[in-house]
Amino acid sequence: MQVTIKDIARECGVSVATVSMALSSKKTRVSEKTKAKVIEVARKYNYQPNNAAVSLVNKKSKLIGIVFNDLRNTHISSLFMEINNVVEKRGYSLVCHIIEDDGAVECDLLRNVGAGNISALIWAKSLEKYTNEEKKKLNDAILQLDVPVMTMDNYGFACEGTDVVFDYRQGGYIATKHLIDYGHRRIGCVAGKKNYQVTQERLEGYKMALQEAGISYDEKLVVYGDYTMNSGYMLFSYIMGKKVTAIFSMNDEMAFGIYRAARMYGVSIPEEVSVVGFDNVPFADVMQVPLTTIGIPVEEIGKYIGERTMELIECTEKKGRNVREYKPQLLLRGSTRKI
Amino acid sequence: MQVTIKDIARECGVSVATVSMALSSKKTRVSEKTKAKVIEVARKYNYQPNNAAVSLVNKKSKLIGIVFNDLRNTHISSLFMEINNVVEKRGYSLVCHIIEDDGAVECDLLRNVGAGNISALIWAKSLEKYTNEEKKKLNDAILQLDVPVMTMDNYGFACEGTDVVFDYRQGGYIATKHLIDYGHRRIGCVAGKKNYQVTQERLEGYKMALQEAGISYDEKLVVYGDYTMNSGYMLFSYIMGKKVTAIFSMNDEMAFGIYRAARMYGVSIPEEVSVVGFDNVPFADVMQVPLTTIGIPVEEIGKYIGERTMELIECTEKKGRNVREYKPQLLLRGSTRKI
DNA sequence: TTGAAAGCGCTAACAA
DNA sequence: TTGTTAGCGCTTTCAA
Repeated sequence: MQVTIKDIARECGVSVATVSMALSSKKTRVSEKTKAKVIEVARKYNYQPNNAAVSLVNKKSKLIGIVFNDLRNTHISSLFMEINNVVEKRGYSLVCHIIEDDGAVECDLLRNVGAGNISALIWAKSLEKYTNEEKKKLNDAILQLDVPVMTMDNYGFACEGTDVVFDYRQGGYIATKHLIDYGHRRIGCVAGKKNYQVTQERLEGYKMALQEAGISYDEKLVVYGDYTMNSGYMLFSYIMGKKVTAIFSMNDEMAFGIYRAARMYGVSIPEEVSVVGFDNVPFADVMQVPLTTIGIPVEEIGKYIGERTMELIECTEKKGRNVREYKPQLLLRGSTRKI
Repeated sequence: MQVTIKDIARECGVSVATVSMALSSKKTRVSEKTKAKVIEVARKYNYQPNNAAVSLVNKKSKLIGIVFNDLRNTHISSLFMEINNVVEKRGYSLVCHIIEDDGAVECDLLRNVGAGNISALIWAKSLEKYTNEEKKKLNDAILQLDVPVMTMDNYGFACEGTDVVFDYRQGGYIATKHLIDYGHRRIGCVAGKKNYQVTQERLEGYKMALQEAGISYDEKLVVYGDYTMNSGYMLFSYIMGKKVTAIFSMNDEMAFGIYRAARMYGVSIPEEVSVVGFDNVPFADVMQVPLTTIGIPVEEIGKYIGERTMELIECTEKKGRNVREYKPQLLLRGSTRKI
């Protein structure tokens, strides 16, 4: 059985209120002597306040909820580590909720999250194309949580927090433009899940670059995967069948799948086909032919999310909702060539 | 403000006890009619029990602590996902604690974890070579938690739970033996952090295989990194300077760093040097020259940990401490060749 | 400077 | 079948 404030009070011959105050970091009206005694005894018994009791009375816990799709993607796990690093230093812990892609489940999840007595929520899950009704339900569920919410996309939540967005459109544009600059005209696009907002944005960038170069958009050259390596692997033969000379892969993982398939089919990169990825995961630079890709400043983003979350929790004055945008960067490596 | 049991009681014209019972899944002594009414009202207001209150009275929460070093390693994040998948289905959430390598911090962390009101702890952090005093301190801290603890190594904790171990020694042996079978005699070893138990075990396996083949052990051929890609990259030139014809890398990440360095120095794998990794992360199979490596059944392990944790939480009869061991497997791919 | 007491939301023993 | 009540461990008025 854990030692409680009561045990300490008894041993020190004071009341529980005094112990509570002595142990509190707030301005104390307790005499130095009593305080020292209390602290000593507390240490002796290795006293730890019971979090459930503390949060029951304070209506705040040291827990921050975080929701995401898949941690196996290095890109997400790096983000996670960065965020954790910031909040853990301040005594907070992340409570994980992993969610498959399905709007219905999200609200269930949120009931669960809401019951968890968290002080803030980090919604790092990809935004999907919701119907208006789904949107409303989700927003209601979020509002009922009554805590600040950080999102990794523009969810349009009406609560306090920040939409941390990345300019995926610009990323898609830069990637495609780079291929065009290298003389490619038939550029395949291995897209991610169709219903993700981030997929649509990258696609818009792709189209923009094409249009700007006077290349007509051909939807046959766009094929949808699910952002996993395996889907890149599976889609390779289709896209090559379309006689493309270059591929814009919407993330690095799928590009790796493409690499693997290319090896299998004896197609060499970049001689026979150029490939551009997206994310710049650490492995991108390991391959024999390092992957040209679009960089995302994950460390910076993670750090910001962590700090902003803490600010939202600890500052009393309300800050409303704001947006913070990050920009893409082309990382030129070996997987693309001029034709 | 969240709806409480009291609000529902008022609206239904019954007492809070009745509401509590009606909403509980246990055998209920509440009339069907009252129960239906209560459930209806609860749903109407989207009632969620306050976890802090529930765990304060039950002395149990729906939280499971998990401790690890680095999530960026695909190997760890896969494990994490598997565990989460099992426990989330049962209504539990994982609370993350990431810890750098430092015994001193571990106990601090544990105070924090202990305050967190968790129902079980999963200690997925690498075991280090502790002094006896450190060991005792850690064990005491763990015991004070008074919850079942799963570990990913043989920590020798005295509490209820399971040591889930992997036969790293055998893995190191198989990897090295494979290289020896291929005719290699000068086999370099790119090891992980020296103070990790798992490093020492792999090293023992390496030595065993060498000895069995009558090759004398040369400590100059062993060099220590930190299990990151970058350390593999940095150590490559040293190990090649020792005129080895093959390298046993203690994990895939470092092997990838070796790949990268090899490319830089114009050394070809496996023509000029054979490489064996360890872990079998998904990327191992993407490279132009796919990595021969040692497989670990991560999915199986993760699933077991999740299920065993739930069993420990939910079963009332005490089960003591047991050990579960998993075995390595050689995955022969393209990065090794006969000489 | 300290203590008594109320109360956070919930559960469970005991009474009715 | 239902209500009353005590209490989980803590914080915070209010009174001494």
